[in-house]
Amino acid sequence: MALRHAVLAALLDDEYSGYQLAKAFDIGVANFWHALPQQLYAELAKLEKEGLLSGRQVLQEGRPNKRLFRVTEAGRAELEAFAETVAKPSFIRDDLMVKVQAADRIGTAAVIAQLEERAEVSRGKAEFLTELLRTLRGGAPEDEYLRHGERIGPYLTCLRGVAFEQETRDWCLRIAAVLRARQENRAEHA
Amino acid sequence: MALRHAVLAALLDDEYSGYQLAKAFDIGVANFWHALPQQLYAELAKLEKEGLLSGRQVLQEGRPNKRLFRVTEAGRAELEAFAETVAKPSFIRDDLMVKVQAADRIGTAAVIAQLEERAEVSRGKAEFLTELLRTLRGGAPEDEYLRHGERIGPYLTCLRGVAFEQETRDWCLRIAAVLRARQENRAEHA
DNA sequence: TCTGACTAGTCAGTTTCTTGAGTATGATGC
DNA sequence: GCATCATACTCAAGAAACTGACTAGTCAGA
Repeated sequence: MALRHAVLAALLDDEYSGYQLAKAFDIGVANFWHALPQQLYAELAKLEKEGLLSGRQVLQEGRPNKRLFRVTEAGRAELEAFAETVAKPSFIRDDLMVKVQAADRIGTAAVIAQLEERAEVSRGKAEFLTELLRTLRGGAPEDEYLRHGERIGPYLTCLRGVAFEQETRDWCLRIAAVLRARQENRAEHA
Repeated sequence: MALRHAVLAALLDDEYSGYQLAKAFDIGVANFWHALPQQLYAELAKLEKEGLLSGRQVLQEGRPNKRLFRVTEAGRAELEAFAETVAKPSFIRDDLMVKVQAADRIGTAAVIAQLEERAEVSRGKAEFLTELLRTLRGGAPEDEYLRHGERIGPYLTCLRGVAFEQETRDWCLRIAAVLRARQENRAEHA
């Protein structure tokens, strides 16, 4: 019972089809939730059945028809109630960190390569999100937007996303450098 | 097939019982993986059956007996192979971020309170992990330890943990302040 | 002496997530 | 003219994770 709230929160801004929602989950929502399209379609159906979302068919030409969903008043109330409950602590699951934990008990060459790849990916994401922030605040200076903007929720989560990606990048590069230096050091003494 | 590698990586340093492993998963390992004790017991049994871990019974007085597990050579090889595979991107799931995403469409008072609680929790974790880092490097200066320490894997993941918690704290406090200011602003104009 | 916390687990049931494939159409690129 | 990508979804099977309860002994404190 948790994806449901992420979906509701994502749909607060606009009507979306399942397909569009899946895109959103790859962009802004990815900063705090991860889900595959199949899950989203299933969740949308369930939420509609429970009356928290309402869907409407949109006929299209030149491409398949779609169903757009919007949050109902009951859905908004559900979110409201959710906001009052105690939040579970966030959790990370990261393969790469598992590999780093094992580093110096296993070969590090592959891990170094992956750290550097990940750093590059994070740099890209941070850049993209920074641009997204610019778009969201539409020219206004940030503090002005945060004080008076009408809809700042997505902006705030996006801020966190940027910080997270930048920090990921810094860490990856630093750890890669440390492991590389140790590798060279061992080579010299061998 | 993912928790298995986190368990193997955690057991590289020492023998642990299921119970002790569960503790470790609440401390250092929590920086990159989350699992409940029941999962860990089940995973340990499976890994032993597959020969990646070997367990031995330890009889105790004054408390229940326990089984200690250590990584076998096959287990180390499994980790080695895992390190060569491409890592999935990490993902976060955070209730609190869902609530922030919804902020300004729902009441913010409860969200502000939770942000401030979370900031406090993160401060505590960061402090604890910083202390853990000090212990791990045992008096040596950090760069010295990173160059020549025998076992730096856990230290490196812990570094990430500290950075993550500190950033979580900063973000929570900043967002709480932003939401609070908007609340007061609305009150004035009402 | 009773309560609760700590050690050390086990079991069953359910939900959630992932994997992988399949459907159908139109547009775009080589 | 053929392949691939984008839109828009669906279905089923299996793996993984979560919830909640339960056993059982020890120790500390009220």
